[in-house]
Amino acid sequence: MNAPAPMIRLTTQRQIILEELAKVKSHPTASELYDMVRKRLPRIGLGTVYRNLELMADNGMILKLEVGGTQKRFDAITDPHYHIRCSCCGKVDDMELPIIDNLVNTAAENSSYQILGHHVEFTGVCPDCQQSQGINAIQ
Amino acid sequence: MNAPAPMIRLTTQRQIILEELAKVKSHPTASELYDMVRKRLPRIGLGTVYRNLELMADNGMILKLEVGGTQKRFDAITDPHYHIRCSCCGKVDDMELPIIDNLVNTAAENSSYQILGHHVEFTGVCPDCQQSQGINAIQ
DNA sequence: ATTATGATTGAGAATGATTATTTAACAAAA
DNA sequence: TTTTGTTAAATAATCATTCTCAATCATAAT
Repeated sequence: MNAPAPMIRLTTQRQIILEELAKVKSHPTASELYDMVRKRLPRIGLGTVYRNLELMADNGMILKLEVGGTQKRFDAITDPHYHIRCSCCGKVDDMELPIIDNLVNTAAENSSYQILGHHVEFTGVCPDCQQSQGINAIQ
Repeated sequence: MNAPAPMIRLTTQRQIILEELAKVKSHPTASELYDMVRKRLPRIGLGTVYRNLELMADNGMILKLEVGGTQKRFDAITDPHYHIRCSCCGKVDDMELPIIDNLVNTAAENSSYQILGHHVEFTGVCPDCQQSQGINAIQ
């Protein structure tokens, strides 16, 4: 789990997974990605997508987001940034907020843990859901 | 999912789940709690534990932590506070850091979401794992 | 007290996400 | 070209969680 991550070869499958992930601004789940990739590689297996997402995340080529909700999500943009998750539909978007480096320092001073990183996740209602809620909320 | 949460009756099962959760400073998973509760109520079902944790979280009686890792964790302390998760053993501890109220304001200004809250999760290596890693790391 | 009504339970089946296993195809090295 | 190791696909297995349902319990009305 803590090995320095071995270099991996960029096979057709890996390249296409990477391309499809980079293509979208959303943060697809493994099975969403599976559906996207299958349009170009109809015979690819779901297991292959999982395995390679995991591998590429270990290599720092992509980001694995362990955000709330049941499924993990992936991100081709590896610069650290915060996320917001719609508590209504589960969608995850990037948050346009600078990373607070100071948080890690403050944390290190207040904890006996060896701090490795941090992650901020906002919850809220996305514009789409605000609209449909407005309709339903008349009661 | 967004209803104002109906009042619930405090059954024996619910009370004992609540008591066992309040008893520990850790943030047990549903099945850890199941094991704890079963010592006092040997015939309780795992489904009952899941069902009632969910209900009590909806009622704000407890906190459901959607932190990283595969399992959800629960917390009897409902004041908002931050957490740190050991990336080695998965343990979750409280973080002795004041909540940054300002974050929500800043977020609201920079997003089209209607912000409901936020949650900060640090990752790091806990003291226990630092020790055992020290041993393993000689290579 | 008796009965009706709905809430809650325990047991286990079902589901959904993920990981592991097996066998086959493939690529690089010898 | 045989050998060796890497990667893939298919599928089985696992894990956490949710669902279903008959049985039980609590409460209020008779």
